[in-house]
Amino acid sequence: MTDLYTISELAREFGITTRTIRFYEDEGLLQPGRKGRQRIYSRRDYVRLKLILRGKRLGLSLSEIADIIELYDSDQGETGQLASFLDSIRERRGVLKQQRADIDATLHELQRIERRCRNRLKTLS
Amino acid sequence: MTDLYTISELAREFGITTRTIRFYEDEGLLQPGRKGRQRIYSRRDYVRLKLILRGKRLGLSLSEIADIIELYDSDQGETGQLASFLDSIRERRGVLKQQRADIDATLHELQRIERRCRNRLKTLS
DNA sequence: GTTTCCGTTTACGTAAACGTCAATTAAAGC
DNA sequence: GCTTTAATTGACGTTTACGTAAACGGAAAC
Repeated sequence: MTDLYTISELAREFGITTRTIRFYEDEGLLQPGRKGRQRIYSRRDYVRLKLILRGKRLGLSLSEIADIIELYDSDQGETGQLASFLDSIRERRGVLKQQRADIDATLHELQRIERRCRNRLKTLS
Repeated sequence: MTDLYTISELAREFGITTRTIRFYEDEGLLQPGRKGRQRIYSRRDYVRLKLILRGKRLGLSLSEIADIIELYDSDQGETGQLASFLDSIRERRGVLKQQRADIDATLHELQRIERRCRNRLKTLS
């Protein structure tokens, strides 16, 4: 209701275990508040968790994901590091484009294989 | 020259260690021939290795990569399994498309961040 | 008031994907 | 023939990303 989540709510929603969520906190990827000893997750944590899982689907390690999240966060611009900041964005972009090329290549090959398979099905029926 | 490679040639060419190549063999991903005790890699192994590394860039595990290579190889079509074969292709395609969507989302966000950064640079100069 | 859920902390376990020796063997250069 | 140099096998070590179990706390259900 008020954009606050319990750990098991998050776990259910994203299909992961509470252990995993706590582990991400240990690694510094999440910083939930506390009500006594109990963790309370905000909308910000929710969004971060979504970013984490997206990174995982792309095969990134948690520390790489941490780097990316830092990119998202360090929006304040410490004026000194802007150039290297742009560099790391450029680097990320390069990796992503390579990955997209790999995906496209694989998709094409799958299509080729599938065509051959369907042809065989036809000649059999 | 005759499309044959030694293990260190492959390692150099792909920028990996010989240990890694042997490990892939242990996992059944490569099946080099032998000249005495020495491994000899054919063009087929070369292509497989390229597929393996592409899979790694996409964040696949070695066993997933093994599955895909099997897709490529099982071209003979054992007529019985054609349906489940097409199923697994469909599944692969689903994962790949999700991945491409993730990539595109990330690329857009990086672009947004970069724009903000460049604007800041402008206002500073 | 006690069982039953969540949730927490601590700690050890584990699978994957290699790295890193160490001990041998084989081949090639001179 | 002797010495580098490349390759092999075997074994143990390491990192990442969690799983799993134990022991405890608090709150709610009955």
